[in-house]
Amino acid sequence: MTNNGAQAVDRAAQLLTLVVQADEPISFTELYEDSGLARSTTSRLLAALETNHLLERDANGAYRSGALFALYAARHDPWSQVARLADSILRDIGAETGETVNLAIPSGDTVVQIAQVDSTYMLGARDWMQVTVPAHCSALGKVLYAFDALALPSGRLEQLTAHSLSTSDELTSQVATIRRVGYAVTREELEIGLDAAAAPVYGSNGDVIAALGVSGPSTRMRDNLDELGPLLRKHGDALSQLLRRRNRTKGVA
Amino acid sequence: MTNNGAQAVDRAAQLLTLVVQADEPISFTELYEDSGLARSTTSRLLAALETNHLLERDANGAYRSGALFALYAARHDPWSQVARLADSILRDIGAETGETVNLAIPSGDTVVQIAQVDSTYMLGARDWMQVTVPAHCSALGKVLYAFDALALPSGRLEQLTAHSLSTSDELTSQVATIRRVGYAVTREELEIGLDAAAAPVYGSNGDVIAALGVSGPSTRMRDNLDELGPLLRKHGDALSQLLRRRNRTKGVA
DNA sequence: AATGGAGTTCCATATTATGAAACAATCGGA
DNA sequence: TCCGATTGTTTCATAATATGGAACTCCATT
Repeated sequence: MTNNGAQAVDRAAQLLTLVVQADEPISFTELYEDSGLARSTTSRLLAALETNHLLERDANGAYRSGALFALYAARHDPWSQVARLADSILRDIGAETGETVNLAIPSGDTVVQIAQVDSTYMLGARDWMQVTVPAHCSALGKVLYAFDALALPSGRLEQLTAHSLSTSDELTSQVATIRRVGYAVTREELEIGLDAAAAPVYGSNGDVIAALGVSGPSTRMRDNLDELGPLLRKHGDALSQLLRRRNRTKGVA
Repeated sequence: MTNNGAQAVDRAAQLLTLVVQADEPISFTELYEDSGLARSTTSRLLAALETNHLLERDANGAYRSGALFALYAARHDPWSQVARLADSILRDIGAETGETVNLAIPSGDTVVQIAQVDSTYMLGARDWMQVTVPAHCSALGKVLYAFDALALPSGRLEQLTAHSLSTSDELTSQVATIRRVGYAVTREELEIGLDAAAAPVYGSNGDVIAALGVSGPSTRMRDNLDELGPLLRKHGDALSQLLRRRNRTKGVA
């Protein structure tokens, strides 16, 4: 075993990580069993984490994240933290596709971008960070409708181009396919010459909380949408995995 | 020096706490100097915290809170974390006064309770957690107006009792006093027989983000408002202190 | 009353964390 | 361009600590 002079810190951090990732109270015994450490070592390290406000115990003695985590969370918008966690994944997608990558969340009945990686091409999608668009015209929006993160609209829909969906029946029809294949696409529905694909991102309790998408000129995108969809689904799953609670009863797939 | 078998963990946690409390990038040298540890020890412990996703380094090598904090914050509402951090302070005020204690934040143009400790008396203020009241009728609301957390209303104001403020001029007049003394009071302005006091809570960047208040029957409260105000200001300062960024340039008063 | 489980404390000792010194890289001033 | 100072990293002898098995405490169940 190599010694980098921080074994105790590594072990304590391992226990801490189990608690933060579980995101619900976790017993001493569960931590002892999952960590593989001796009982006395586990007890001592947990006591140190508690003393330093990284963990605390509930009324039943189970452990949960401590005040230092609460302090950090009190000062930071959850969505910007999701964007931060997603950053390397967005960059990977950008590197793989060269196109503009976005992460978006539902807000009321619209879609809001919370992170973007710009295209490496000179002809690329604009900065959508401050732009609100009709959800049914975007791949990101279609995903959020399909996975119940946005309520489906009714009646006639605003058409931004001749290719836009025009009725809620058209949208409802696509929703079933999107749920089945696990991604959505738009072909010049938001703007002539602009195509996009998007896939869902699940939060810690299994609901879809965001959509991960790529957009770019139809001339480059059109023939690749059938590959982009699965790629985005894969990366959406990876981000979902980061956000998912991890403990024994639910497992890490 | 007593040995509880966790000195390395305590030291690592001390460094981690400096970074999380600073809430902006902090250099190796600053951490080394503030911690009192040897350079090599500081370097090794920071590397271990980085490896375990508790810290990360920015492009300039400065340290900031790591992905585990981002994960926690991504999953938790900031306001509920503020309430959690405030919990022991609310309980202290409840113990000292016996009255109902509330923590409230601005939401749009109203006041929303985010935490409450109930009165120990049988005659106590109701559970306000789900109730929206006109801000100008509550001590909490007056504090949020006075410290720019809520925009001052104009024109005539809704009067819930004969004692309620009826014009924005009346409110504006009180605002100057509230700013000067550091707390607000209401005397049967929300409901006949109900008095209250409140003081501001500052967030990490110096703005008022919440108000901390006590309410109860006028028969018990009326003669004590001049003591409750300063008490709430003191506890509001303590909570502000918990939330404030702490680093060298700003100091910890 | 006995037993088993959850969790804590003790302490001999094996192992690790420590910090001074050396080193490397960078920056600013002359 | 050179030099000194500063920032940060790595090495390694050794002092100090973290370890884990055993014993213990407390509690719930039979």
